[in-house]
Amino acid sequence: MKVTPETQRIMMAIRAIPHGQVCAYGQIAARAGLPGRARLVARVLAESSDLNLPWHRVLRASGQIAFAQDSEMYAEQCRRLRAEGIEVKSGRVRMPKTDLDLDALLWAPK
DNA sequence: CTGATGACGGCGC
DNA sequence: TGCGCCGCCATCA
Repeated sequence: MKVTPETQRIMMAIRAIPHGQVCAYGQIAARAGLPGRARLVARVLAESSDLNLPWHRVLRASGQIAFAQDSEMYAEQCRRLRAEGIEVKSGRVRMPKTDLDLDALLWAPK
């Protein structure tokens, strides 16, 4: 895929998602300094497919898994999430009302 | 240049 | 809470 400084920051943001935590496309974009580029995040994931990215920790803002429930990718993402102790209820996970937990971890106050 | 598309979001009802 | 509609952005035919 085409690696621009933007896609770099996006991948960095995704790699920063802690084990057992999830994050929305939009949040990733925002954290990468690209507000409104949620769709760009989606493309980066789609095109980097087999990189060492925790792609399964990225979902829609609604907490819904982004794939069709009958797709293989959906099943795979489900497995991986549950493997990290995340409960997946009818295609969606409980998204934190605020992402302060994540911010706290990322901001790593010293 | 124009219109369609998609691992998306937000607002209204 | 759930849906639908519309807005956004980057590509592509």
